[in-house]
Amino acid sequence: MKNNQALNILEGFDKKGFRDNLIHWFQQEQRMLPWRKDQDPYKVWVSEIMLQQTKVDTVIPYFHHFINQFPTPNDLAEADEQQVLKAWEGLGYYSRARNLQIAVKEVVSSYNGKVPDNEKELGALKGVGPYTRGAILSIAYDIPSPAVDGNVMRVLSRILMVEEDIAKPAARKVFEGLVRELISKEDPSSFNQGLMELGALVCTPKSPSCLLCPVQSHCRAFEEGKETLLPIKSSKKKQKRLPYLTLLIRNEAGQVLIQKRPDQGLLANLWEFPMVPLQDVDKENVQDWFKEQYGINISLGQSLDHIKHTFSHIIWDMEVVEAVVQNDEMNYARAQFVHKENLSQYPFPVSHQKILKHI
DNA sequence: AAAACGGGGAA
DNA sequence: TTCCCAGTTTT
Repeated sequence: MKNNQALNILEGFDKKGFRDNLIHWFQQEQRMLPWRKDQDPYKVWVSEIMLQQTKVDTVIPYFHHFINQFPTPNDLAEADEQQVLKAWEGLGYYSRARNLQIAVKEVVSSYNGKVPDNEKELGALKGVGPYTRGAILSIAYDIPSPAVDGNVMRVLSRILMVEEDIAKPAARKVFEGLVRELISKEDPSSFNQGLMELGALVCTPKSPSCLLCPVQSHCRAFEEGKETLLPIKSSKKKQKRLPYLTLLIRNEAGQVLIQKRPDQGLLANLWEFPMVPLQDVDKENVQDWFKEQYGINISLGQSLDHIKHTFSHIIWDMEVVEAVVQNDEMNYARAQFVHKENLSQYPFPVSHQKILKHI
């Protein structure tokens, strides 16, 4: 069964010339990154998960620390989930960390600790989708397999003048078909990484450096001066923000009240300071609402406005208020009082880490 | 097919 | 302050 759409797009395209230029450029110009020091499939895996939706510069320190703390699949499989989340603290998209540990446990129990080297087993692991599967197969095992991320879609949409809307889920399949036809069988690792590296260093979203591009002579968009018009991408709607009152509650012993978030959804299993949804609760009724929910009486104190304006791009608009406990017969299982010296053991989202600094 | 899922950095 | 970025899971 042939891929007719890919063959149609690639008609008249110098595949070998493009491939050779790209691979040669990558081998000359690639950045030396911590996960490029060897081909350890586990390290490739960890790096690819961290790099999802996350910039290289952000990932580097996390990668060092994570591999240092969990050097092998066995170490990660045996770790406490809270410990793994703590190592992921600040990186965002925390289900990546939880799914990675679930998948690594599967690798240890079903595959004797060896990361699978085939599409079927690899793709069945939690958190390993089509992109990560292809990245691991090609980079760790030198197996020709498409690894289509946003960089690849941008680069190929320009080179080949593909006008698919890359915001649509269906677009990825088109680019995978193209990569299957283009990919080097001799060095699929350098081909896939070269495509992504080109997108990161040269063929950037806003103002691509076409004059420095190693495959400029193969680029249909450059030829027509349309490189900045591609890729086509429909805009998504922005998430709405909700107002919350965040409570910094202390008891007589000077301990602070924190709670573990639910094990599903936003920031699952991370910790936070109790928050009152001001959309549902009037500010005058905060004490009553809190008594209802938590079983303890509090009295509100100073409002910490200097913390409030340090947040800018989080899901909720937070206003922080200090409070003290008047009696503590708590009936809220996920919350507990903790000495401030021990707060650093718990994984917090970045927004709440900022509050932590002011305690 | 579309929405949920964080946070950093550019505009 | 808002907008952009872009893999996998869930709905």
